[in-house]
Amino acid sequence: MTSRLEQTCVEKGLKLTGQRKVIAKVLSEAADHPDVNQVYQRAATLDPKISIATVYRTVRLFEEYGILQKHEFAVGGSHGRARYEEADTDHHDHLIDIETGEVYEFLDEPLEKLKTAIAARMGFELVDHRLELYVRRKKNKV
Amino acid sequence: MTSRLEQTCVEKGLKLTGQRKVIAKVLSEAADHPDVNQVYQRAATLDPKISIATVYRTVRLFEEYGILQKHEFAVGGSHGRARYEEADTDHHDHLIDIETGEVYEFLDEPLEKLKTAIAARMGFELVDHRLELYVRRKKNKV
DNA sequence: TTATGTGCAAAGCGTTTGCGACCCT
DNA sequence: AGGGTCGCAAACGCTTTGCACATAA
Repeated sequence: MTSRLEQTCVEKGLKLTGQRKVIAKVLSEAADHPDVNQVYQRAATLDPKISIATVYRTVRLFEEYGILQKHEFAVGGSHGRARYEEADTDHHDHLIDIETGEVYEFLDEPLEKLKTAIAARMGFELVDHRLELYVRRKKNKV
Repeated sequence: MTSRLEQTCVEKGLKLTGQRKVIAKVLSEAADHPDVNQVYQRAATLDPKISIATVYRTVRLFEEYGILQKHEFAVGGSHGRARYEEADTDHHDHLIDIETGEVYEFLDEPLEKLKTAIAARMGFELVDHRLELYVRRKKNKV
């Protein structure tokens, strides 16, 4: 009934409007990393009167509350639409198949340690980081 | 006289207009990672009649020819303007001071190896990648 | 009830493009 | 001479916002 994200909203003390519930549901159920337009279209099947402005406002709100994570993957040299995913407790990086646009998640501990170490070595503390691997499926033979 | 980038343009067989020479010069001399507007303003001091449309067209052209590298750093959760730098022969990653917006370059071999290894492990070949560390200058004491 | 959220349409911002004039080779 | 390039302004795609109405708490 109440989606995982809706639950998070309650915990954070957000007012729960019908639209927000719908958007929370859509994103709770998303296995991919949908952009605003996709969220809008999926939400529209549950509430045909929802407006895209509300979707923009809501994902932004959720992001500010740390409920969602925003990504700006570069698909063809250019960033196109922002994409969203539930802000997971565990950090992970992204691997993007440039031919299909599919996004895979991965976590590599040595890599994480290295990032912090590099920042420290240069006299900084790591606040955030972004690692995206743009890849192509390996061919067996050429 | 002829800037480094202008030289590269000649080698790649690009037609060298006055505007392109100016933009090549500006970017050859840039120690930072200027955005289009900054390139435009610097170019305008050398050629007051240059238009921003030409700057857009030119950086795009240069990028397509592998002469420039485009970056879309996320400064405040959002990507704002694209920034450019000379496409260096040697690859490097970026470290962005979120308080000043300054960009530093670094290269870490173990990190590079790791990126390729991760992609391979997941059955892909690495085509491109992007690693950005968003950092804050370390305080000596709080 | 009342502060907050919504829908609509218009505006904003970075970037691209159609077009006629202009310039490099 | 002639095809590529330029400047201008209009158009574009994504995102935000002003305003009047609706709604959760």
